[in-house]
Amino acid sequence: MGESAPGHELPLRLFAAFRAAVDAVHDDLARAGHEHLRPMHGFVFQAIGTRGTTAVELGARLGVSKQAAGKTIAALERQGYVERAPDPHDARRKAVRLTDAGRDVLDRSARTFARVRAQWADTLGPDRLERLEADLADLTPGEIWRLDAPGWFGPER
Amino acid sequence: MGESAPGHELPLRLFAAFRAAVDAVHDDLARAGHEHLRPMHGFVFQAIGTRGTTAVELGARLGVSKQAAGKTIAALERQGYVERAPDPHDARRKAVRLTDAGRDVLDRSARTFARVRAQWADTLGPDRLERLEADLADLTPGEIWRLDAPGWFGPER
DNA sequence: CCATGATCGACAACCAGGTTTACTATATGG
DNA sequence: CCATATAGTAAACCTGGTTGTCGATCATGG
Repeated sequence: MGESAPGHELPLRLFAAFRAAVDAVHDDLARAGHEHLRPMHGFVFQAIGTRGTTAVELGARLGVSKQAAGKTIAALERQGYVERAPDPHDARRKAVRLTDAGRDVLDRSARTFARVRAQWADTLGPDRLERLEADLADLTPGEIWRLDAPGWFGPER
Repeated sequence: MGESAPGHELPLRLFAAFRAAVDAVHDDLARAGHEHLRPMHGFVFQAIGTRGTTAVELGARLGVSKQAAGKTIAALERQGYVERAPDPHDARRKAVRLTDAGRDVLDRSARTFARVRAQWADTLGPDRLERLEADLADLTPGEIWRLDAPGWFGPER
């Protein structure tokens, strides 16, 4: 019964693994010319997605205010990752869509995540990796698609 | 071979589990009167530890500049979590140590992490949990004690 | 013994990314 | 037709990073 490791070892290992995958993605992105993207931007690009979004919707997905989402969109627009166009059906809305550069980020991220998963399958063997995924799913049921890490981590409140 | 889930599912599950543990800790901390602590502070308290530290050392552990560490220390001092005392052996240094309130945060965090681990052992069974820990250790060898999440997540360079 | 260089902590100016409050313009439903 | 709700923007502010600079203190080599 004696657990020699301190209690925060498991959370730290979870975070380390998450971080290793994200670092791999951003290493690849940096090599592909996307130098200035930070880990947090991964959540933003996922939240925008190939279908596009709006400032309010993005804010809700990221767990931040619509104003913060608007600032993020403006910054990504300056960097050429998204473009805004008026919504033909609602003059209040501005549709935010990924440019080719933005889609490149999303595509490369997906490929690198897949590559990392393949490496992990190589290390553990496919069975243990699938078991690990299933166990994680049991521990955090339903929480998969939450992208509100920016609001979660920041100072806010 | 066909993996239907998108590649970022596994990293997201890792992050979700990490986050569930940290949220449990901060829920308990909030109930114990430590209302305003953010997830990031967990790393700071761990980096200070029961043995204390200095601004330079804390900056190195957290992966931020010594100035940022100094600001963090000043903020925690205002909130009563740490106290500074001149180092008798080196008049340049100021020893930073946790107050009783700071030690309370550390103790409660450890207890809550242990409680979460026990809950997870209950969900998966002890064998699967230990296997999960071992697998995570295989995936991220040696990366356990890195506490530089603040610098990793933030905007910086 | 002291001059030089390294180190520690602080301050200032700045930046990124959050917040709240307030506002305009546009939809929408009674 | 008007009242209300919603989308986006702007301003002022906060936190927590950054770099550059600086005075004070230690450590070392001549």
